[in-house]
Amino acid sequence: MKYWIYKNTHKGVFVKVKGEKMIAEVIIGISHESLDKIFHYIIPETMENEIEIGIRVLVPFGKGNKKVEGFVIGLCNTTSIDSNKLKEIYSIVDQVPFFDEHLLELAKWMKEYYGCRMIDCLRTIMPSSMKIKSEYFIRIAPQLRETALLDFKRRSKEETEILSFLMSRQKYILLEDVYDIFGKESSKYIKKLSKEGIIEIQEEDKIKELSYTIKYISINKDLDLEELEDIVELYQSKKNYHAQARILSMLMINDWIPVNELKKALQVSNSSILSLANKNIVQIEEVEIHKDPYSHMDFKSAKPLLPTQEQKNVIQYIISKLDHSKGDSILIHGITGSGKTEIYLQLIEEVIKRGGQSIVLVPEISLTPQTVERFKGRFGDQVAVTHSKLSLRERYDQWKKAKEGKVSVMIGPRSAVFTPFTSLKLIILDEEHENTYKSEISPKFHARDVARKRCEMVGGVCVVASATPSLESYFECEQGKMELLTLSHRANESKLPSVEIIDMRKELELGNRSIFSVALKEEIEKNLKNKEQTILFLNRRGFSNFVSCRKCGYVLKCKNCSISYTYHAYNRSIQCHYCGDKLKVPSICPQCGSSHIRYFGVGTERVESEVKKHFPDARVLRMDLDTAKGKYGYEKILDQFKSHKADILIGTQMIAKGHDFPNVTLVGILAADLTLHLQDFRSAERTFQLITQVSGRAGRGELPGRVLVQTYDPSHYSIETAKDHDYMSFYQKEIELRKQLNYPPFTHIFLILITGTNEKLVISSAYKLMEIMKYLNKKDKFELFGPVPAILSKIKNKYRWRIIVKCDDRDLLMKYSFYCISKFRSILNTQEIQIQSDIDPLMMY
DNA sequence: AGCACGCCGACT
DNA sequence: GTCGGCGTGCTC
Repeated sequence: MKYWIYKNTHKGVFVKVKGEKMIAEVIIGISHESLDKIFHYIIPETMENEIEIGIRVLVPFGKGNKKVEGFVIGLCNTTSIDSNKLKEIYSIVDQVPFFDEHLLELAKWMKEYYGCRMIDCLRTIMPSSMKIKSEYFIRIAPQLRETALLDFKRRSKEETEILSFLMSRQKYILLEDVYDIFGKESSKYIKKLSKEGIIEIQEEDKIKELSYTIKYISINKDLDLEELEDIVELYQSKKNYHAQARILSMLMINDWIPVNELKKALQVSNSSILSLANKNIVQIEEVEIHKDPYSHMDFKSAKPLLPTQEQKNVIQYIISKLDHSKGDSILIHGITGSGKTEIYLQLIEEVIKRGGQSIVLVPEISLTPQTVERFKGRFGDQVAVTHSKLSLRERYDQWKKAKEGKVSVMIGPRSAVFTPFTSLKLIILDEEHENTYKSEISPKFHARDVARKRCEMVGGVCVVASATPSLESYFECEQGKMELLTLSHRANESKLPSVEIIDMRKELELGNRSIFSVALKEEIEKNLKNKEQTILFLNRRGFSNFVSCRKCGYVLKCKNCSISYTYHAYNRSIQCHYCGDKLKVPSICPQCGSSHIRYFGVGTERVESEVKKHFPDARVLRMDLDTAKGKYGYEKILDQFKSHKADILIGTQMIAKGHDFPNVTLVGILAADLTLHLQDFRSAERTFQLITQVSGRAGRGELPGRVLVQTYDPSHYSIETAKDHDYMSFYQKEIELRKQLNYPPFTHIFLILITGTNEKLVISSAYKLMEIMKYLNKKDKFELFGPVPAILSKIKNKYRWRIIVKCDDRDLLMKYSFYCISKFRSILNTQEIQIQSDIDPLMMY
């Protein structure tokens, strides 16, 4: 791994010496290994007063002095670069800097800590809006319009095609659109034609508008399903209509999709969408977005609650840390319902009193109006909220408010850890065990690490909290690197629910083949009689309702992704949940030709129909990706349930989070052990967390709660300890296992993923890389595993193999692994193989 | 990433 | 002898 040397020039006061030229240290806005360094540019005198750290500039780059985006990360007046090589900055893009020195420091730290490129770190700490992009327009040179096609004999077929296409249009045409029609390969012909002067290219800097509207797309309602399927089939068979076919299949599953999400998900461009719109197959609607997403809501102002003694102690202790923190980290281990939110509120109040600012990080999924309401109710306009459902403009507005010091509290998902506060004193990470705190794209940072680092840099306090802390965090407390505060009582003194474990093997022995055990059925009935509410939780991860042949056992799998298709009962279709591919269930087995094709497994739909069968009078709500789509889809469902418009709520992971339903007294977990079968050393931890969190939904009001856990593995320690709400026993058992098997937190893992479309090449590359790694591991400092196919061994036609490296010295592990990868690259340098890496991964891929 | 330079084989 | 293939190396 390359270590950067940063000059200190941008720190302290920079004095400009008269007559000397000022130089800016610029990071080029292209994410590429070989560009991952500082480039020096002369600052034209006219810009001297405006250029500072965090300013975005346009600079000439490369042989053709192509205009590219860059970011100023420092200023200096000497350079070792040849003065004849130095170029001048073209222009400044925006008036405001996108980051200050503190956030820049954080970005530099992330670069080293996660071993990624500086530009990716900068992009992460900046508001995610506004990407600059040059657009190119082309046309046939007007004076040649008459003659351009004449000497077609010496033109290639492709050139003639492009030219005749351009001839058919008068105006400039967006180059991207040409690529869409003729493919990206056409660029070489276009370049050649432009060199000859036949085609004119015009460049236009396009700074992405901060739009106030979102475009939604949907299928034209006038078309019936059959017509639509014919169209899709036709397009699939045609060469140039693949993108349009994919768009349509996606739209057949979802009603309205924001156009930009569709583009991202399917990697299609505007022109395919436009073409569909022109043919009247789809319609596009623009929806105005409110500037402050919460401005139209009324929040009742709320007064602080009287804390319990336990809460008071925690609050007092953390307050005592506020004034002279050196980046102290505190873990609050509080059982579900122990009133952690009230603690956050009172801490924030204290920070505001001191003129400081706070960041509250929550998992995206629990960023519901209810959560926001509590904060808004207490602090009113002092609170800003960001989340992924806001438009770019809205998010930018929230970012700006924070930057200008107009708010004191920011609530948001992991990206909110980069809120540009200048007197940050407190960062709170709620539900710290959640996986969503780790980013899946480079830099693959964990918000907990970054929050702690940021607090360390500015002398703030970092509070992380959970009812089921991650093993890593609890271990750190034992090591004395974090302080532990425990809340062992529920705030309203309601009792923890009683948890009963049901051995589904016995049910089967007794001849009960239904998905409900006898006990669960009885309890649901009881609840219906008493007019109390029930939640049925289906653990769906690592689990599919697949379709297979009863005769030969063949399982229908997506040909692109090697993932079993998921069965959808409502239209008897099967769908790949990775790429969206959708088929009708075949009537005969593709392998043996028998007609015994059946679907297996349990989905929420199946649970719903079973519930309706057994309890025909019950009002049932189902929450999963299908029913909860739309902007506030799942909030709507939760609201309905909360106001008791239904008796039973069926759902997946989505309902496990901190929702408060006072009238829920029964929680049924239908298949608790499914997470245990994931090939991941964290599966026991996940199972424990899940059961505990879901159980916590029961008995939050005055009525006591009951939880029934159905499992085929009732004696597993994660299930037994979850039954007793006994985190400590679980922790002891689990940490002992981790130690024995040398897993985190006793070691660090570096995961390498080798992917490509050529299976043989992927496999041989993986083995080659392993060979290099073994060779360079002379002192046996590193444990090497693999190569093996990744858990998802094929996604979107790309084969995936993985290698795992373990070592307790994180720094050394990274240096070694990156060195091996670069050695491998120097031997086999091909674009056909992509190598991704992840240090301290949460998922084993 | 994107572009130029440069070294080899298939053609006028 | 030239055109054009894409391997290699560089970008302040």
